[in-house]
Amino acid sequence: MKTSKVQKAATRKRILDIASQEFRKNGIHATSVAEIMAVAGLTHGGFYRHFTSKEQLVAEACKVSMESLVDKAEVAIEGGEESFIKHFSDFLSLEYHDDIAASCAFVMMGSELARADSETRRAASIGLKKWVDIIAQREPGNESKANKADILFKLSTMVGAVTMARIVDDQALSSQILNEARDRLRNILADDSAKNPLLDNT
Amino acid sequence: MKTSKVQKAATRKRILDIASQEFRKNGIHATSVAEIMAVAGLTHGGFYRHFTSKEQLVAEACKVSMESLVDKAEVAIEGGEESFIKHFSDFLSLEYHDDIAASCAFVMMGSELARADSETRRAASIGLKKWVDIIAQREPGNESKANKADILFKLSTMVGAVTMARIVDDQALSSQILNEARDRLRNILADDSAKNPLLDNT
DNA sequence: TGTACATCAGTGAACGCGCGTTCACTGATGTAC
DNA sequence: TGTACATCAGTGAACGCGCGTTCACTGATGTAC
Repeated sequence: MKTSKVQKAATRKRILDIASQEFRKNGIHATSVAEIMAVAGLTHGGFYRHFTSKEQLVAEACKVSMESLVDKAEVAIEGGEESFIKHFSDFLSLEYHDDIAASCAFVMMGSELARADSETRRAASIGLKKWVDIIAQREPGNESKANKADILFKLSTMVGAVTMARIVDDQALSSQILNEARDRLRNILADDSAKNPLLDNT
Repeated sequence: MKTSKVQKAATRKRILDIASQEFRKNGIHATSVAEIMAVAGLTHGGFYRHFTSKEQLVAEACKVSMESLVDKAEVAIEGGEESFIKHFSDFLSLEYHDDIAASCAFVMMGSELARADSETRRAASIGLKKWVDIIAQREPGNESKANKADILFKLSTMVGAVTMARIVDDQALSSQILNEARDRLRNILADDSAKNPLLDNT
């Protein structure tokens, strides 16, 4: 039962998209090839017509996750000031957690990515750089080193806060972690806001 | 070949200490019971004389990791101002990475802890609260909510920065992430320093 | 204090299971004439 | 355009392997007399 080339490409993309979601949802180690194929409506044997190993799938799925993360930021930025602030504010909320923070590979697979093979970590590095660049491009012309460094700091804080909030088994503490991060990225760094309005209140 | 009660307690502690290290080093899923027992110089069969399941070991090892994290902070604080600053500065360095950041369960097992069972997450929550409290107690009398919230924010940033720095496959970017976090926790928040000198330069 | 017996920490083989991967097979698709 | 053959996407059984866990066994320890 051979399928057409178009079909094959579509199947490959489907496997990749599902893998990207499942790895983030349940973790890399805890997600099996068979599980991904089953969600894709296929049997596990066909997997190796598309990928040489699970390792390769992890690396490519990491790329997909990064692209989706950057795309969401880009869409939020294109939506204007309010949309941008809402996006990053939602990232740091329990309410929209599953929609936005769950799309972040750094949060959802953080400690597993640090131990992943070089291709996967390379994809993560490139993704992070793009994430920073997209946000820096928000103010055309201000792609200075200082501005990018500022964004890098803020993303570190966001990833850390959501990571900790997700670990903690105490909703009050979770909320406090997220609220502190959100408020401080808005207010304490307010003196930067003229040149760098990320997460700023204006 | 039964051993004495004292010996049994010592063996249990040894398994627990090794598990705490191995889980942080290689991840929870990637570390097997047999591996831990082998490092402890034992065969895997005896494991169940001490623990009812791997899950229970994970929870107890998480407690141990948290205690060691808090203890290290406490020792650093007892060493005075300079020692305290050095401790948290080293946490955010590549150089002393294996010594200090590797001891942090939030960094080393972050995404796995978020999916762990309730006992494990409970241990992590209690650990985080203790971590905050110990640092707050640095200035006797200033255990205000605001001060604790401030510390919570800084710890989130530190955990996020080290998590990201470890993922990234580009040493320049890793250094930049850590340096930004270190400098900003020192300088940008300097106006807080009178009431909260964590990571401050004075 | 000395003897007899029960306990149980640790061993190492074995259990069922799910993993990543391979493979013979199928039949629709693509290609050559 | 029609026919004959090669290709290969997807199937599902099977592979070896390591996992968490169980178990019969051992012999030193703890306990009862």
